[in-house]
Amino acid sequence: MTSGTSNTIEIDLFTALEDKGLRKTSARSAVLTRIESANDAFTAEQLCRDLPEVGRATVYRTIRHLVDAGALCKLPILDGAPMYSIARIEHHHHTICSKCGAIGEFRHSTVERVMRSLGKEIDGEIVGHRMEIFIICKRCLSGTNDGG
Amino acid sequence: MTSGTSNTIEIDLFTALEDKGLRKTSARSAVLTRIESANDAFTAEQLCRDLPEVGRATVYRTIRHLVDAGALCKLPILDGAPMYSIARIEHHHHTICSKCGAIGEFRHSTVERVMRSLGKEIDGEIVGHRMEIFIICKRCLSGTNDGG
DNA sequence: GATTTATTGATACTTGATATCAATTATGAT
DNA sequence: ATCATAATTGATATCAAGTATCAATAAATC
Repeated sequence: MTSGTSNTIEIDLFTALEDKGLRKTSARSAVLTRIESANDAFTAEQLCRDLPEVGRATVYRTIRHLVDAGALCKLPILDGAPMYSIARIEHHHHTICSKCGAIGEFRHSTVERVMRSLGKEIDGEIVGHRMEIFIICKRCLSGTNDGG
Repeated sequence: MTSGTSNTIEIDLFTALEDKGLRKTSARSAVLTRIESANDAFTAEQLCRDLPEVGRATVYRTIRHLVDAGALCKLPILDGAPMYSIARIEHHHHTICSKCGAIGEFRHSTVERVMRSLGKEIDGEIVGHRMEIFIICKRCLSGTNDGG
């Protein structure tokens, strides 16, 4: 089952669970492998659909563990279920296409600098931030994005 | 019923519905008046609780109309129901207390400047953005925030 | 291999939100 | 003001996302 080849991200995910003292089970392996293979952000329900052999509760639990461990980031979606993406080491932000909902990533050092200067203005202790850029993506702009 | 005094925001909300060709009913008036009196962001369920005389469906429908009309902005909350705040003319962002969930507002011109410079990096047309700062608010830091 | 303990997953439930539709109410015409 | 018409309401049912329960099962340790 895990006789696979790629071992860069998978180890991260497994390690994340190990570090929490969680057992390595086949159900969890299935979920992690599925997540690993994801190129884009995904919803919990998508995983459930793709992994009918794994119980819904387990899918949700595993996702929660990973978010908890910081291995996944949970992206709130305005109308609909949250999406998840693998947390890279570098802090980053997301672009969301207002037409098709496609999620992309970007990094921008100025954003981080702004955060630091905001500390003075804001009442309370800053523990994190999130920035989302709403766009119309290239595919939607060009009209190539029909049904997929 | 609308023999009130304040007419700055209320009119905006009513106008928003009028402009959509919607009738002025007492149920809607109750919802708008309640929203108008809100100093902070609120959830749909909060309105329902505060307005037991108005049906849940109507509360939700009215909120949807207002968001639709651009009079309210809908704020996705990571774990929980979205919150709504009256859309001011000025663009602003939100602080969210990670402990108690309290939502505040802030404005920062640098954020807007960053947005402009991001335009070059991002594939697609930017149509909007949202920034959220996660904080531990003063009340939670000081321990004053017990149960309220 | 037996024991202990975490994990699983079918099911029931919770919550936020929407669809249905008969009863009601606002608006426009008379 | 009254009537007719069409929008609105709200009790209820339903839906969707997600969580709690708990007996059965599978990992890890000995």
